[in-house]
Amino acid sequence: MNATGNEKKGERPPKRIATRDRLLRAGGEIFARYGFRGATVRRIARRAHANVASVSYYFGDKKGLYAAVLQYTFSSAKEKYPPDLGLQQGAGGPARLHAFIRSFLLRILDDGRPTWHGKLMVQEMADPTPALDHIVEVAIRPLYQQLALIVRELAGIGAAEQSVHLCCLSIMGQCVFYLHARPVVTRLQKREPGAADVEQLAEHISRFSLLAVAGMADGGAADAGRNG
Amino acid sequence: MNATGNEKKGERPPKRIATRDRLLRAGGEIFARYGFRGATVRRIARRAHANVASVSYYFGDKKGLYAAVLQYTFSSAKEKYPPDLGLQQGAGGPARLHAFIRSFLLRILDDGRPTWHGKLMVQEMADPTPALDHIVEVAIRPLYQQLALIVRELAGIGAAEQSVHLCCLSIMGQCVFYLHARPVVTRLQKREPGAADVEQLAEHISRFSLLAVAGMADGGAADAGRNG
DNA sequence: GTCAAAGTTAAACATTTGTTTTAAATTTCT
DNA sequence: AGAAATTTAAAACAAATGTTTAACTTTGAC
Repeated sequence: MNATGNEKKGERPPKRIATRDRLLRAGGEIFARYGFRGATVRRIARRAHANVASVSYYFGDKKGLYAAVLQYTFSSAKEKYPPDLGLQQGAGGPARLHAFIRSFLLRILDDGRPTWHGKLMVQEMADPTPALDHIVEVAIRPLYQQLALIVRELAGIGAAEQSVHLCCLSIMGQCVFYLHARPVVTRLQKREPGAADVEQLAEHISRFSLLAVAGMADGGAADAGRNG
Repeated sequence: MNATGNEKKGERPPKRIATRDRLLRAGGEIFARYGFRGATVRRIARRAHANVASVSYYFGDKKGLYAAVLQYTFSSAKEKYPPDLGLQQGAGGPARLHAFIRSFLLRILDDGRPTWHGKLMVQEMADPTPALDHIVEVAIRPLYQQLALIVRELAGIGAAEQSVHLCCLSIMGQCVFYLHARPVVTRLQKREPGAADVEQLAEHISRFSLLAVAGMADGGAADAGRNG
């Protein structure tokens, strides 16, 4: 009998669900690094010091494990990265934009703490699984709307929705690029962009984006802002 | 005997290299869509109306076919997308930035003409093969340096190299995002971003980036440009 | 201590995929 | 036309991978 189905209640408080837990953690690590297709159940099992069959035993199949990993990282991320991104609510638009970008970058670039959640999101962007629809709704769209709120404030009341939308994508695009195209960035600047660069990167992207959004608010034409 | 080695010269003008050609074209299509790992030789052979073994016969193995496809698309792209991006050399910075971005987007987003080259580049960014080093040097870095030239002009003479570098990555990141994260973008805006949107997109990204770069030239601080 | 359920393990199975083999078909050249 | 080289096709092979099976061990209650 399978352990995935809970018979009646928690009538049997399992003392050693250690294996299931190790599989979840190993799955998070491997899926985040190689994506759903690139990850193999054997590798995950090995990393978890478990047998291959345990994946099937606890989660039905690879897809089941993946779904469980997603859910697991969702709840972890929600408590680790609170919605307010750890900054006072009363802060101004520029500060909130910077905090958003910095938090976003930390989630996907930081090597230290488990950043599986952010990396899994980016993996789904690049090579979607059937889980993408759900992921967009519960994880990506909320993030996007939070960003849209900030941008809308920065762009002023008269900003067109379409313009706000495109600005949000521009900002997310800049952030995601450093994870997505890391091999290329490394070669272009002949230096591995480490976690130490995140602060500088966040600084640049917020400044870059702030100038752009603010400029649009001023009704920036194609040649606006030039006074050389 | 294999057909990959050219015996002495072009002494035997082959009348029917049709199969080899079809394999190259099918390979470009499939590799561009699924990446090196995701593409299967069987699928490529089927698309080319050829036998599976023909891949091995003409190119040695899958890696050989991939290398040939890269070289093939390089030369195609070079004549199809001239280095000056089809705009008069005397044009100003803003116009050249717009032309660069528009051309870049067309290369990776246009569905019509074969855009394998651009898509292959992005695939290599996301999931590199041993060919990446070569690709960066012959295809990506020249593009990057061309962009850097434009940005340097827009940012003015006093711009720090590091700042120019980060701006270039910001611009490339915005462009690549639409191919890389297309599934997410589609869901966020609930509409498939088609080739028709490229013009609008190019317009947005150039304006966004121009404002940002120009703002930096003015010594834009974190809260520069706001006068609401 | 016994026993059934839960958990674990090694092995087998089925499928996919890259590659090779072998022979047949086709083309090329004399 | 006929021999030699080239090209194509079907099948076999080997390795990787998701999944299942069946035996074995541990756990916890009686």
